[in-house]
Amino acid sequence: MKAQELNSWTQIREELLRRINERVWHPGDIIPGEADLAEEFGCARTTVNRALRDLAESGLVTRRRKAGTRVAINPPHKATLTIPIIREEVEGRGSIYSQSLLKRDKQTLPPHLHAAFPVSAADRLLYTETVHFADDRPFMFEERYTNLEAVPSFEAIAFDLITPNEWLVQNAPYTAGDLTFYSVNAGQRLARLYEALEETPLFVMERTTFNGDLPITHVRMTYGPGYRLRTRF
Amino acid sequence: MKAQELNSWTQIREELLRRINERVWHPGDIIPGEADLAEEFGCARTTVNRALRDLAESGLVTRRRKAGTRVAINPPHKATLTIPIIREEVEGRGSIYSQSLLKRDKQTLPPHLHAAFPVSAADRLLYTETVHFADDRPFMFEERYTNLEAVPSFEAIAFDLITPNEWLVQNAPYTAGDLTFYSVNAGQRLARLYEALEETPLFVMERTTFNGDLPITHVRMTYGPGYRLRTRF
DNA sequence: AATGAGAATATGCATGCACATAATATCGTG
DNA sequence: CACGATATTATGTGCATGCATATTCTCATT
Repeated sequence: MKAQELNSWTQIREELLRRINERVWHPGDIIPGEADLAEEFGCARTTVNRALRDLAESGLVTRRRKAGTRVAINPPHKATLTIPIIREEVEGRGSIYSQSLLKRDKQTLPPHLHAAFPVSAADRLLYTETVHFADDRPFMFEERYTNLEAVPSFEAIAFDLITPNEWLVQNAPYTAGDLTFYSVNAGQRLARLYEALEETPLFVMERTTFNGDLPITHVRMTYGPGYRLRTRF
Repeated sequence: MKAQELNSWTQIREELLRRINERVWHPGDIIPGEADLAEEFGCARTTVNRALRDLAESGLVTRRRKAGTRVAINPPHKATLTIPIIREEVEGRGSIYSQSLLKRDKQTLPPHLHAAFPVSAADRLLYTETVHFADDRPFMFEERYTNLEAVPSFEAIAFDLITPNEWLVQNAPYTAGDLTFYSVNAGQRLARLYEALEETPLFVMERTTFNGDLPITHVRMTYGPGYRLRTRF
């Protein structure tokens, strides 16, 4: 039955996937070792390893040295979320992008952000407030705290041609970050901006980025009514 | 300066990352070929390849055969979002999980879902409504349409011991899916469930899964007030 | 029976080599 | 000079091998 040899690692991955999906191997089962599979498929162990590593990355199998490889019991739903640059998101919808800087202040960090954005009170922070438009209609409202200790040259930038976000993406490398999504009511101010009721539910994305232990920027993005974040997996 | 040899692929990745972050190589630049780097680091080309592949996966460099490897210009913010099983999410917070099946009906698909969940009207659909509790407090409200043509045995399951979701995850393999996040007001019914005002903003996650072209299930999960979805990158 | 040292084993990683594949560069021919 | 065949080149992949490392298993010692 397994007469033909499978020698490309993608082919092997597909075959393994088939066996998992068709319950040849049941969830929780331990599957044959790399060496055995390599012999069965007529390929090198390295090749089987590549396939198994790929399956492990997507969470379909769990691997532990010596313990072997098992079919995951509750394969987690993993989705890779690509956070677009706001300009590209708007233009991707076929709209004209524009933006307007509402405020630009040196401020201290409000207390409720201390946990998410650990800068000492003494640090110099630049607060910027930007509205992003799609076809001249407000699309997203951005409130950002940027750590000038980490990015001194940020202070001198005029954000008429480039947005704070784009400047940071291109000039302030980060090594780690944190993304949070939640839901709020518009409230007085955003209701006026979006020409909606104060009770209108809005979608919020908060992002904090770090370079090593150094906090770079914290941004809250509150999207207009009806916004949906979507991804495929 | 580069006296010490780097021989593990993670070390090499870190060194390459450093050069990218510290602008030794600028965005858009072409970087030395695998063979050159291998010689410089005193390791095998395979090892450099592994490091570069990893960087390419995370989007920091783009690679094309013959053309070489370039530092990405706008490194995309990519985050992998792990959607947990609701039971594990609740138990991970140190709470006791429980659930209650409110409704179980054969229904036709409401019109507004036709785009997201392409089953013909004739298909048999099972609608289930479940409340998930954390320490006996409502945590999430789930409305699900399941395609019985795709998963016939789903009809016979009693969901007292296992949730519809867990059963499906374990018994109905999927090959693709779609995730959407947005924001709604609680409305009359959910306000009563969560003992909150009708205007309370709630976080919604919708998921559709497919096996090939065959739609499996569509679920809308409306979380309780204050819920935040969080991920690191 | 409890415990701890060491053997066994499955995966993880590095290497050197060969060949495949895609894209580009070059050069000869008309 | 235009154009297409061909060489060149950088990445992609497969293989055989050896060693590293994490776990588990076994068995002897107490």
